[in-house]
Amino acid sequence: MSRTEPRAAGFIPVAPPTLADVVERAGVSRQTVSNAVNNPDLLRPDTLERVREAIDEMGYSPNRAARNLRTRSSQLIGLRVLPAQEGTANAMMDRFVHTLVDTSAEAGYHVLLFAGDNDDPVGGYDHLLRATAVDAFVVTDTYLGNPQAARLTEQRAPFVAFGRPWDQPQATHPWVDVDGAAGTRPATEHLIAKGHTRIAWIGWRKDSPIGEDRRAGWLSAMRDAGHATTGLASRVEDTVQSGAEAAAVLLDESAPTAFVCASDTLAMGVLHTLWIRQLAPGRDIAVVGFDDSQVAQVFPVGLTSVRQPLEDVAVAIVRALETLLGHLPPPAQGVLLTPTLAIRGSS
Amino acid sequence: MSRTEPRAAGFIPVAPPTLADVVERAGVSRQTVSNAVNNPDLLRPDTLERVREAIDEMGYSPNRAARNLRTRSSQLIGLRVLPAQEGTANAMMDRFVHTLVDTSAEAGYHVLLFAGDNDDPVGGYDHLLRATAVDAFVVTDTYLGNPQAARLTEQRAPFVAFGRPWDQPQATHPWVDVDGAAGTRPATEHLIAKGHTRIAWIGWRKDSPIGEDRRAGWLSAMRDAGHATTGLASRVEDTVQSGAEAAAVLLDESAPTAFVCASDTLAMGVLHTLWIRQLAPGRDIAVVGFDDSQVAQVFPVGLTSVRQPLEDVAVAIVRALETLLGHLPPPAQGVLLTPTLAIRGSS
DNA sequence: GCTGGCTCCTTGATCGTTCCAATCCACCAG
DNA sequence: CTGGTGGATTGGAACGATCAAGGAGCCAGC
Repeated sequence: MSRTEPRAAGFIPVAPPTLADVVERAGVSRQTVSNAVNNPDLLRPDTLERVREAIDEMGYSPNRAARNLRTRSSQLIGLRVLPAQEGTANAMMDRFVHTLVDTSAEAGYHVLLFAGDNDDPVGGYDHLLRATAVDAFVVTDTYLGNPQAARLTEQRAPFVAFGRPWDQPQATHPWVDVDGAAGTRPATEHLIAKGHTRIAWIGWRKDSPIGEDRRAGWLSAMRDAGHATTGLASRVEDTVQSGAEAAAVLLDESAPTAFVCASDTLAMGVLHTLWIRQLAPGRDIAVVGFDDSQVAQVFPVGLTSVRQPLEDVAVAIVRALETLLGHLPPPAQGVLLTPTLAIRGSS
Repeated sequence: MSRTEPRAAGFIPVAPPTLADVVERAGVSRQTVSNAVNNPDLLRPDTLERVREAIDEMGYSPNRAARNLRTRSSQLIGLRVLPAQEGTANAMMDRFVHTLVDTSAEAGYHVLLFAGDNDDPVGGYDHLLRATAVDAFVVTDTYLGNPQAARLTEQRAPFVAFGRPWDQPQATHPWVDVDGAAGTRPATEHLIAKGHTRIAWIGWRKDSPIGEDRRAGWLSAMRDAGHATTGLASRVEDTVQSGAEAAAVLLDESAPTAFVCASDTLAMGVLHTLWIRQLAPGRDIAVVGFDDSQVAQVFPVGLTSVRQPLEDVAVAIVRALETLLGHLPPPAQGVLLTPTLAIRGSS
């Protein structure tokens, strides 16, 4: 009832010109106007010119709903957003989303955000899919145990994951990921080159494959350099508090001169402990974080951090989506990108 | 050509059930199924039950494109995203977007992101509008001088602005904003209560109405307390570097014991200068930022910061959109919300 | 018994576009 | 002059839903 009464709301919607309007103005048929927009090659140059003029003069854009209905595609990519985390430094989704939007736009897609919560990982996907409201999904939260990937595969829904299917080696869906070990290894080597030998690791719980991946880079760099690692590794929750406590314990028991952390959040914890103990980051103790968050960038002396190539990730994801949706030849199954190291005052 | 060849891509899309399928199964007419979804009150309870069963069994969701075409509405809200800013602490859009997505979902809308750049402030809006790809816009970057608002009003496009129309007092569009002065005033009073009398202000250039608004809160609190302000205010660019330089100058020339800043980015600059001068934030010098960014939250001792009620802003915006789109009675023209103060170690 | 009004459900028309197959036209070889 | 050819253009049909009317069926009332 009330849904159909926009006039009551005080603003009068202006109906945009339709294809029929252009038809009348240009003096050609529907299909010709349609072709002028979608297959210009089919028209004779002078006809094309005439139609295009009419289109420009009237400011015509094809009605999305009508086009979507006919072509059975929405030119939309679904992205589920999780509740914002407070008290952490993980604002990297921001950077990712920006590039994703830009790149998708170039490929003719828009990004549709939908709500999701941790309790119901597959919620939202089904509905959008059955309503053909989106053409494909970008799945970003695969680290949670990843029921979405299996579910979406089962439903034959096109999607690309940001993150490897760690616990499902048989998975066949396309994915893009960042090589964590290839980030922490140069970070550790960077510290070794600065003369450090006792370099500690603060990472995540053992059941986090991403955490173990990042840890592996530290471990291999240390081993290759012939430095001991016993008593220098700690695995905790991803909070500032945990990082601070882990750093305190490590400093007391193993006297490291440098820390490599699985996240900027943990690194901030280390910096907190250094602050309390009157130790200067960069001079007394070196610290390296992971994610190159805004926190790392604006921290007084600057926090050296492993920077994920999120822009490249977004581009790779859109490429994969395009192949998946049939615009381009064969899809690559997995893409693994290498992070870089942003060196700042803390190391 | 290639657009219509999804089979070539290796995945076979499964066509979701349509209304016609449900019709067949439930043994009722199209309109009855439609009513079961949109106007359940019109059906007799037993009929409704039967139709609903069929819908559930088949997993039917109305095709979005078809519905959009017929109802001339997309149930989408457009939000333009700007290129991510590096080196600042302003990741507050994250929090805002999350709540916006959640609240919109409750109102039956999804959020569509589209790309935009600073050079072409109205780009993207026109196209989406004419294609009826979105029902309304949320305009967030009104501080840039705000040509969008005027343009959208002119085009009779429904939209709600996050931010007052500072430079267009005659504007009639609905908006939601946060009272900057009502944030910096208690922040300053908080410092005064702690015994500070020489409290400096570091804000933005004079041509930024938002900056002047926030400055006004500091100024009024200082005046009401009878404290001098001459030589205690500085106006600079919104970068860490500028904040650091301004703090250095102020410390040398006016010896303030506390700083109130127009942003967390500037506050981080102050902290940088304190670091260099071996001054302890919170003990030697108090610092208050603005935005309650993740940076403020994870900074070692914690940065006291004015927190914008972004969740409330998002909710208010969705409310305004609903009234605008005719679901509810008369729209409120402007809504002004009051920020809170997140007190941490730096003050 | 017929009418009027109510509830509940059904049928034709429509939204604006693209797909499909047919038609038109100019040109050329036989 | 006829028939074939291929490029350019056209009209009918369809995508899947909602809108706007148009029937059944039932009960009360004169």
